[in-house]
Amino acid sequence: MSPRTPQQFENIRTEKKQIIMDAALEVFAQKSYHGASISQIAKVAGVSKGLMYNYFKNKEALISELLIVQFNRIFDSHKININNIDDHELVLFIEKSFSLLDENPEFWKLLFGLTMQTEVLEIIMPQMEKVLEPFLVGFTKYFASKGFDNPIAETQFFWGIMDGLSMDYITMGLPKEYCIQRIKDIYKID
Amino acid sequence: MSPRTPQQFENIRTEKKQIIMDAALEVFAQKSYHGASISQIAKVAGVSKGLMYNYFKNKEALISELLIVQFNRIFDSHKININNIDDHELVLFIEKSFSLLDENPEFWKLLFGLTMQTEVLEIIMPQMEKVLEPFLVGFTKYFASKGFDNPIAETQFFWGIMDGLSMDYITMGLPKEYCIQRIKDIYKID
Amino acid sequence: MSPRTPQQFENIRTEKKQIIMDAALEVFAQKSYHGASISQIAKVAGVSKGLMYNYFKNKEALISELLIVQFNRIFDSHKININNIDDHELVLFIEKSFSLLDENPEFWKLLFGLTMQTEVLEIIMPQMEKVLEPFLVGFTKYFASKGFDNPIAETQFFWGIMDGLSMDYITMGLPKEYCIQRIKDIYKID
Amino acid sequence: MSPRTPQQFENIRTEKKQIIMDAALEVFAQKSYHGASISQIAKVAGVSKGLMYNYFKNKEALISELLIVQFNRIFDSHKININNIDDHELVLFIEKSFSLLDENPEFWKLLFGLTMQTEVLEIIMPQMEKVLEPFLVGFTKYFASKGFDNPIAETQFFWGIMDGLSMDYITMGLPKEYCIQRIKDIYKID
DNA sequence: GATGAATGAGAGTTCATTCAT
DNA sequence: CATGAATGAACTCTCATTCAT
Repeated sequence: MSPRTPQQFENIRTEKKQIIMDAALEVFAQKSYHGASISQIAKVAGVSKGLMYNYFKNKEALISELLIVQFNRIFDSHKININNIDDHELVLFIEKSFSLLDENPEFWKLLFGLTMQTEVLEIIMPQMEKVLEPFLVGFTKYFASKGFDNPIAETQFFWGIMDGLSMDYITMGLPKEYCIQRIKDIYKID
Repeated sequence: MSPRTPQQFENIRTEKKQIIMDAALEVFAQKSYHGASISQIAKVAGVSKGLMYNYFKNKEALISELLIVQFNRIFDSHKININNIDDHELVLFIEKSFSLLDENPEFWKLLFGLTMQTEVLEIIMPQMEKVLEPFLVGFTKYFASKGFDNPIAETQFFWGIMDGLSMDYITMGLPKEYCIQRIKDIYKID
Repeated sequence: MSPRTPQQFENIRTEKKQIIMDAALEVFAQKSYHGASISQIAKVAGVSKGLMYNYFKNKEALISELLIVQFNRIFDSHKININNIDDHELVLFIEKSFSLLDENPEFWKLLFGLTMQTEVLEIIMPQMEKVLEPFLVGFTKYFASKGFDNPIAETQFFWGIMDGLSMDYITMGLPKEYCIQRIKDIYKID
Repeated sequence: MSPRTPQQFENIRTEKKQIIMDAALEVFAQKSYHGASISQIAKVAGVSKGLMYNYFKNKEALISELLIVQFNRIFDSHKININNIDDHELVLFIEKSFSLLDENPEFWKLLFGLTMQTEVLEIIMPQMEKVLEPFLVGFTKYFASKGFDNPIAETQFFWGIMDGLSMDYITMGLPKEYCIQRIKDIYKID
């Protein structure tokens, strides 16, 4: 009978928002941005279409917030010392990357799917770049220390390899251990 | 003014169809499958909406036929001797792969974009697999001959690398020559 | 902390209701009936959406009650002796009319805006007519006493003039003194 | 069997557009801008909702085009010599004004209803002002020639009177002849 | 072969209203 | 008395598809 406290409302919002974002990730990953509808997401989340707009201003804000939250969560979980990468840290990074694919394949499917859609991607580009930048700088330093003549190009090359392996791992299931070993070979680690 | 022969009609059909497919590729690549509309494609092709359905049963048939035609054209253009790949042929394959990206970036953007959308992709999956199969077999033979313990896994690894470099090359412009050299290094070619 | 008496509750109700109605008037005047939303009004009033329905059965009841209250308030403030209008009282009426426009332009904007929307207007028509009737009767008597052959028609004519001047005064700012003087001219007063 | 000519398409468009605009005028007049829905208008016009957007970019464009067309049509039909108004022409203007109300009450209902809604009105304000300007200038000259000390104010006063009488004429049916005569009295014509 | 008017389903979005607390 | 989460209907608008010509 007594009215809910602000704290109670806050809790409801937090939980419900999470439920909606989980549903959105699932549906967006399956159908990509334009192919997914708010109705479908609402149905998966078990809420009414109208409620979606109580939590997110519009479809764009939904995917945007979703991507940013996931993106931060994932790159925060890389515990490597970005400013001082050595062989050991590189291996950790690679292993962690693969295990992140296992943990959250939906997100990666979505992200790789969006990579080709400039229009949608540019919504979160600034945020993404901010998060990625330190990694790229760290890797460049690492490759320089390994004696690469063109450490920037090598970073791009390494990143490209990781992208491709990640993508194919999700869609077709590459042999994870084999791939990790091969990368170690390439960089003469162990 | 003179009545057209059946052959002439056939030619007109073939040419118009090509015009429409070119327009479709352009628009699909830009906006992805669900984001592109038949109207837009018709406008780019310079034909009426109605005519689109004279040549293609529906939107799905349009993208399907488009992808298959392009896919065949592209893999046909790999002139390597698939059944007997050697170091030299591998290098040719890699170089040709990059030059195909330059020739037809639209198509690759579209294809990579669709890779994550099961729903759309499975339309052309069977056809794609039929075309890819011989390549995978050929590479497996090659890697076996190079002494790899697990040539199937190595083929997947190689394919993954190529996918990633291709994707990043299109979207962000990797240094092509550097990447090619690095692959040669990896396989100790030259 | 001490329990509130029924009288205190009643006072709270009355005050809150007034706050809501003030907010409603503001928003309705700006956006018209259909263009205004309960949420907006609640926000302006500084109360929750839910509370709105504690005080008013629904949106229609809100505007209806609002209009009636304002309407009564305004016509009550005409202190003229309705049953015995003379030249002096007419001038007072006209001057008071203009000053009411200045005091509460929001209300008049709303009222004139609704005048053309039968659907909304008929909600308060009966009440309005009850309030207006005595004025019309009074003016008719006055115009009859002034020697007009068709005092009813003259009342309508006078009323129409006042409507038009009021409307244009609110929307475009006519020169008030000039208009008042011109009406005095027309009726040969002073 | 032969395809329609561009002329035939043109004719279809012109006729259908007129049907839709007639329906729109009817519904907008009854319910005002925000209260009227595209669905309702489509139903009255006897077309599908979708077709509405083949003819008008959106709701705003519909009312805008509608108002401008009607506005021009109406003010074009005033055949008075705007640059040289005399007593006779003034009477013609007044009589014509009333007969226009009879001919097209829907439009006037809509226009007066919108007068209070800045937001909607400003869509067509520039166009309206362009049409009205010459009339206001003409009347000002006329009142100056009649010896009014403040002919601009008199024009505003006259316009206000006409607005009010028009509005009340539409909504409540003033006695037309009586009103016309009274205006003649005011300006000492005949 | 070719056109574009026309449809209808469904997209994104808003909002009056209800209700558990 | 008071809150805001939740709903569902209705809104504006889009688009694949059909069809008369």
